[in-house]
Amino acid sequence: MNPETDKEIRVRIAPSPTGDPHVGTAYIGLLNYLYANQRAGKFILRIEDTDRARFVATSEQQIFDSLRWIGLTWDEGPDVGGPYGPYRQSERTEIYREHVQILLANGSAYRSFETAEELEAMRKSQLAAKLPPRYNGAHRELTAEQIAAFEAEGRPSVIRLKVPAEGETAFRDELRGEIKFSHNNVDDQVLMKSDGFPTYHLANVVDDHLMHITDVIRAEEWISSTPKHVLLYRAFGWHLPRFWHMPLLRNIDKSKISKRKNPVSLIYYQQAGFLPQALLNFLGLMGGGMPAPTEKNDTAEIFTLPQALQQFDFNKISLGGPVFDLVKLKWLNGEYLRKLTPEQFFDELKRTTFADDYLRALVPLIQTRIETLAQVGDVAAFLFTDEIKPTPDLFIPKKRTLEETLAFTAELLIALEAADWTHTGLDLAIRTLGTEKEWSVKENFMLLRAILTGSTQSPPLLESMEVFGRARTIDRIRRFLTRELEAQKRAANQKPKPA
RNA sequence: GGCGUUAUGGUGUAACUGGUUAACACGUCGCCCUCUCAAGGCGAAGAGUCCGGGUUCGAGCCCCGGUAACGCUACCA
Repeated sequence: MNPETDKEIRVRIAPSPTGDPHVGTAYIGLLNYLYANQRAGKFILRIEDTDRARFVATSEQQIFDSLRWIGLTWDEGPDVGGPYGPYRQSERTEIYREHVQILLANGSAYRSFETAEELEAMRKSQLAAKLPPRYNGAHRELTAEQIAAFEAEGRPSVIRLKVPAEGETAFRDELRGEIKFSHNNVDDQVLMKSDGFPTYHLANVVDDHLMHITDVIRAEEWISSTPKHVLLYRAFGWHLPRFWHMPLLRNIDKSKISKRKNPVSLIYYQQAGFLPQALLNFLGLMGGGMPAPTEKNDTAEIFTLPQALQQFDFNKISLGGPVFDLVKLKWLNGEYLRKLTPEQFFDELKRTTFADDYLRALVPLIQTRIETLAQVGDVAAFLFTDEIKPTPDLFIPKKRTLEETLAFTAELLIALEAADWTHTGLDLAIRTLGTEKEWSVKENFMLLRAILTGSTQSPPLLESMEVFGRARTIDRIRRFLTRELEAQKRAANQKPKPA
């Protein structure tokens, strides 16, 4: 009997409530779910809300809802409880404070008193000298007197990991084998911020240990910080979990998937009419793991969660970063839609696109604008369509060029993403930007109206945006921008070079 | 720049411990069906496996050296 290999498998996902629930969270969630449930283990959801600057209050509930929507359920978490709670890091600050004391006491961490400005200056000068930007270790060996002096000054401090000056840290990645990092390349990571909250690195290691996590299954982007985590486990004298780093989902251009280039919000997929089982199925296709179809008309690519549970093989994961291809996802979604009975199809429509709440919200926008009920499509079609393609004569205001318009749209997109999604919030964002960039309210609204509705006439814009929803509105603008930018580039390339 | 990871058609994946003309799906194109458009059926094009060496009777799979892409390089996760 080996106590290490025979103990109960426990895995976790640890999303941060910093914005819309992310498709990458669902992907890693699916893998963790499969891993745990294939081994009669436990799948845990932990909320990593230690970044109070980026914290979004509504985000946590959206994470719960989206993950459940896609069909994943967890055995322990903030909303379902469990034996190793609390499962929200903001409620565990005392635990981190105690643990960081252990590190301080045994010499594997130290207090550091530089201000953010000083660190920024340090980084800049290192960069200028073409050196790798790293903490210079100035406060690694402060005496008790020096520390007292800084404290007397009232200087805030952080606590950093004291990475050994020499040697290297190696660890095993279950999919790649041994990976090593020379300590020259491992920075003295901040473990505890001056606001008293831990960073990911500390909180993650402490929680994983306290929650008896046996396998850390996370995205590839974490590989380079894994040596810091290993050092922490050692400093505490704890056993290492197994590490599995999964390939990163990519945009079409192969960069890490991002909202700039791809819809990543699970709320978007929900509202844009994707079936959760199709999205889940599609994510299961990313990075291998499932038996591949090999004969003509082989339907091995289409599977349910229970089938994935049966067939998914972690040894078959392929490590190249898979492109998240919306075209294939749509095909798959279509397959699922076609398989529904007409009655089920009707139910899906009623639940999403034609949901009562959605229709009710749209009533005030159209009631005064139509004379027969049959005209609803005339004024509200843009709310029931996937793509709007306004022509340049429609979206470019008089006295503006295409270039100006697209540049402004890019700014507008950023402003709207940051805006409070209410009538007044949107109004404020749009008008503020307009003043800043000297775009009249009229130009501003005309552009947005063209992008969103494909017409010069529509129900009131801001209210329409509220009804249509943040995720889909943002996506529509983003797609418009990408499309037009590409068209512009193509046009430029076709122009004969001046002799 | 430094460090790390990865590399099979446009995209997602296959190819048992090295073994025949590198397979399937999406996409693209064509044909059939059909009032149209889809769906469905049939078919085609598209990679010689990042590049260069090596080992071997034989390499997508093994070895060496490059290259490129991506990730990390925060008091973000």
